[in-house]
Amino acid sequence: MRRNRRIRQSLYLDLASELRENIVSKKWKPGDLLPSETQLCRDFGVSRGTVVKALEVLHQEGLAQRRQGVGTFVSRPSLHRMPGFILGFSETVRQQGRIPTHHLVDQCELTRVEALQYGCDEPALMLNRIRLVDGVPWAIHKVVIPLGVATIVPTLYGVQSKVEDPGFSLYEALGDAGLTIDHADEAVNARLATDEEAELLRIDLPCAVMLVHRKSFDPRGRLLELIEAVYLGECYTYETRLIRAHGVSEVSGYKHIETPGASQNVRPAAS
Amino acid sequence: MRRNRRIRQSLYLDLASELRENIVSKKWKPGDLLPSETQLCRDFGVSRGTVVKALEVLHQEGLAQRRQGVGTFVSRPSLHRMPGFILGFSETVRQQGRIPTHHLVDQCELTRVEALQYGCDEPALMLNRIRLVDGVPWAIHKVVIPLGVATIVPTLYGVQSKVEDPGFSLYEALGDAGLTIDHADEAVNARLATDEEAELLRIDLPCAVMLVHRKSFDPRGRLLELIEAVYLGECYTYETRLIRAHGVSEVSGYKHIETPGASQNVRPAAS
DNA sequence: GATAACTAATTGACTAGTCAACTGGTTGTT
DNA sequence: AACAACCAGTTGACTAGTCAATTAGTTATC
Repeated sequence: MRRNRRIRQSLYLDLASELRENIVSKKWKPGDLLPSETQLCRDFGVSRGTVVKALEVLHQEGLAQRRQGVGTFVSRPSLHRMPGFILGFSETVRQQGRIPTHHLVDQCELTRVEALQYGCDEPALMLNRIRLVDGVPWAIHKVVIPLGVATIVPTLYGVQSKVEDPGFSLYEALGDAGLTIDHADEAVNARLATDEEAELLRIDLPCAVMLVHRKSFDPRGRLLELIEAVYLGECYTYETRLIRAHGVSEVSGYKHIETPGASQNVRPAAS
Repeated sequence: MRRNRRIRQSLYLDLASELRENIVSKKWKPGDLLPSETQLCRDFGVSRGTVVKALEVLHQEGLAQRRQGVGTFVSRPSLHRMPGFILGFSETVRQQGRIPTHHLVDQCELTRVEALQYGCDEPALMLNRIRLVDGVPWAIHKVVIPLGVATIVPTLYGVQSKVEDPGFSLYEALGDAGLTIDHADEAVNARLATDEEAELLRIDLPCAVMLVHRKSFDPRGRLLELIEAVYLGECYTYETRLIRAHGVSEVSGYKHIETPGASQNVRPAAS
């Protein structure tokens, strides 16, 4: 098999990319049957184990369905599924053909104790930014980055800092410094916007906002960044695919119900 | 290896369960190094490929971190992570030691055309329920179930219907009929509660609610159910773990930004 | 003391096979 | 026409091995 696409990658990822291309380019349409595993073995000159790994990648990406005794099918697309998903605000916006900018409201260093309030147990750098799409305020992002991380990202900390540059992208900066995000935990809920938020986002009250908390980790499980974001409720949709893990009913996402009482809107008991 | 736990399962799932138990029971603590693959081969009398599959299951569940050249570690827990996640409202609530009930507001059959409005292209059964936790209204659930699915679930459709029973659980009913959910797509956003919703949920306006849309599919990609849910914003937290898929920055969840204009709260342009 | 080279251990990737379970269609029988 | 048996093809699970890449620690060298 030709391995011209990536300079160096494993065979099964190469094969998965090859197959993925046929799916996203609509050469293979939803419902179509893919070549059988043994056929792919012959076509690409690899063993069956490698083919299976590639097909399992596609299955996990939601692009293919596997059925024992029958074959592997191209999945029907769902929602506004995008080919290749994204982590960051800038990338999300750019992908939709719009221009992400931001305005730095505040920047400071947190002591260990201050950072603990946000759930980070080291001294940290904090950025408070307003995110805009095509010039319109869209969200407020408070980012907390452990100093141990920030100091090894040249464009993030110190004299070379580019955080005030309107085109700055945090995930690009992290990626350029060799820091990759392995996984992230997010929690989302909704509440009314505060006066301060309404002013920053230039909206009229009352208005619903979405609160997104995120913690991102590297492959070793070290905290890379922590975000508290406030989005305009109706302009922002949070989409996820929950995938059943293995046989049992375990999925990659779940929900948590909190006790009421914090809200003045909730009546404490039924009448 | 003893295989007494499950009647019939694959070796690697058995092994994964065995290892998982050691993790969730805190016998192995976060940061601990698991036995090496070759050691597990000896301990359980299976080949290395099987051990690797089991460890990859744990990694995907977020319970273990793998590092080439070093070993496999127990992950540090994150957020309010629960041991074993859930799909349904009833299960979520019960898991937290509270009592889920519901009140059937409406029940009807939708024609194909009506169902299409919800994103289902067959005639369907629709249930409109208020969900309560310990007797307090918590959410409004509109469930749309294709008739082809509903008719093969005895407790869901026809004379044996148990949907009015306050202890009825939809996912239990589906599971009992042999219908398992393979994956689900969810979209979440926030808005202000309407007057009608405020009345049903017994809250004062203005109040923010979370809107959750879900489509659940079986392993063949057929639609099993479709939900439009309205939750009290501050009482409900939606949590997800985004996992980097394979080398590249692809994750199991993503976000979608919509064009504004629908909301009267958003000013169309910057001044 | 610092550095470089080496070593043992570990996971990552891959091969080439076996057998089992499942599916859809065909064939034969009643 | 209906039903059962069979069959070929597919994916699922598993084995037993190889070699590569990475890591942490040790040892030798300067």
